[in-house]
Order: sequence, then structure tokens, then C-alpha cells
Amino acid sequence: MDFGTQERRVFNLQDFGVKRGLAIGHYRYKQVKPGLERHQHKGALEICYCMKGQQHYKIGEQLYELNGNDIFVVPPNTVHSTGEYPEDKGELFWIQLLVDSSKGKLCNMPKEQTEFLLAALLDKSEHVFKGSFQLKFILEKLMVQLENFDSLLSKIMVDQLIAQLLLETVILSNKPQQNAPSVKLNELDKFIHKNLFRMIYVDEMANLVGMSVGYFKFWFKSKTGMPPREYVNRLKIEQAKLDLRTSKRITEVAFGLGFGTSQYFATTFKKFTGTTPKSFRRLQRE
DNA sequence: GTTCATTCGGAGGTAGAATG
DNA sequence: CATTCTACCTCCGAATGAAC
Repeated sequence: MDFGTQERRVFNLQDFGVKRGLAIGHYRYKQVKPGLERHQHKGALEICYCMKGQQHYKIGEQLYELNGNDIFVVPPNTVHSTGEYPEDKGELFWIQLLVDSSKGKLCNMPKEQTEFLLAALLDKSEHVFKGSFQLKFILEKLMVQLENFDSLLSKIMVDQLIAQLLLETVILSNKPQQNAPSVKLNELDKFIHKNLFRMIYVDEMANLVGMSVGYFKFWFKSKTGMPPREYVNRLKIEQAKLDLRTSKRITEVAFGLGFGTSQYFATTFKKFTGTTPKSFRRLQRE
């Protein structure tokens, strides 16, 4: 049941009789992993559902940034990678579907419905758009079914869930994107940058925008896709990368960003970058 | 001396439901 | 939309020790 405890899993959809499917996968990393090399999926489009944290994709020279609750579609036969970025801390699902209609039906849907859905997705490829709670629900259910696949009932469920998933994804892709950055979020950003050198508590941020702490956390996550604390730490680590290019000692950099100890700074740094401050500095100098 | 991995308890943060 | 409550859990920071 708790597939979330495993950090990464991939299912081959062919094994489950989904003729138009290649693979479906899920990861939940507590710290970054090495990035993905340039690769492509022959005849298959890939949909990525970034649930938590952040993820970058690069197609050609174009870089795409996904935050929590974002969806991204990679067209078939398109070379893509995570660029210079790692596979980031966070949670992500992906599914690969064959576009060639001669491979059979997709989830037992009538042909024209399948082609309609896939065409709609291809149309939105290389665009980032917002997901929904419903999607997470479907994806988790799907993974549980694949994990405990035992009967015809499972097969029916899997087909149903994939169909639901695609339908929901297409509906979301057509929704107008309200990505006007909120005024409150801008203020917060300024506040955080100004106070990057010290500890920043969540209740301070909540006060700043005039919300209760409890609601603030919910609101913040719905806007940025990550909890307040993580957002602050990401910014601190970005600043740390700059500071490490100077001749400051690592301990100084740590204290300068409000970390209580250099040890804790090192672990946090590694969580978001994949390397420790010392080796990061060494790499920069080479 | 400096940096960082490991371990561990408590503080603070998070998710989710119930409610106005 | 905003608030409060609560059970759970992660993260922070101190201590220790190893590697350089």
C-alpha cells in the first residue's frame, strides 16, 4: 500500500497488457540524485507530473522549470535531459504512451477518442501547466493497482485509471493559466532575500502577509509547490553557491546564511545540490 | 585546524479535517 | 476564503569522531 516508502519505481505497461503504453514511474527523493542524460522515447510521448519540489527539463537549448503541481509533456522522438540540473528533491510521476495507432487500443477506448486525447496532449507539448489534486489521487491509485496486479479486475482498473488520467490532463491543459505572480508572494520574496543571512521563521512570514500560520503554510504550498521552509532553504543554498566562489571559509558562509552549524549547512547543501560545499568549491575552481 | 558523516532528542513544521 | 486544532514527522543543532 505505502508505495511512497520506496524512493523510485518503474512499471513496464506492456507487462500489464496496456498495448499503447511503455512505462510509468514514480520517484520521491529526499535529496537530489544525478541528472538524466540526453535521451528520447521512440514513438512515445511522455507526460511528467511534478508533485512536490522542483524539476528542470531541457529540450534543445530550451530550459523548462517545473514546480510542485506542474505538468510537462515531452513529444515523441524528442531528445531531452535534465540539463545541468540534477533529478531534484521532490516527488514526480511520469508516463510514456505510444502515439502509433497500429499498436492497438488505448485502455479499450474507441479509436477516435484515443486519437483525440493524444492529439490534444501533443498540441500542448513543451508547455508547462498546472495540475490538480484529482491527478495525484488517480496516479497514486494507479501505482497501487500496478503494485498489486493480480486479476482481470486489476486490468480493468488500470485501463480506467489511465483513461481518467489522460482525460483530466487534457482538461487541465486547456484551462487558462493564472500565473500572474501574486503581490503577497513578491513581498515575501523580498523579505526572504533581505533576511537571508539569518534564521527565518514561518510565523514571521505568515505575519508579513497577514495570515494565520496554519493557513499560510497551506497557501504558500499551493502557490509555490513547496513548504515555506524548503523555499527559504533553496534560496539560501543558491546564495551559498555564490558565496562559495569567494574566499570565505565554509563555516563563515554557513553562519552568514543563518545556519547554526557548518555541519547542518553541509547536509542541507548536499540535499539540494548533490555535493558537499567543499567539493562544490573544488569543482568551481577546476 | 578544517571539513563533513553519523547519530539522536526535542522543537518546530506539515497535512488534513472540521468549522465559520 | 480563512481559521483552528491535532497527530504525526521531519528537520535542526549538538556531540562525536574520522579524514585530510
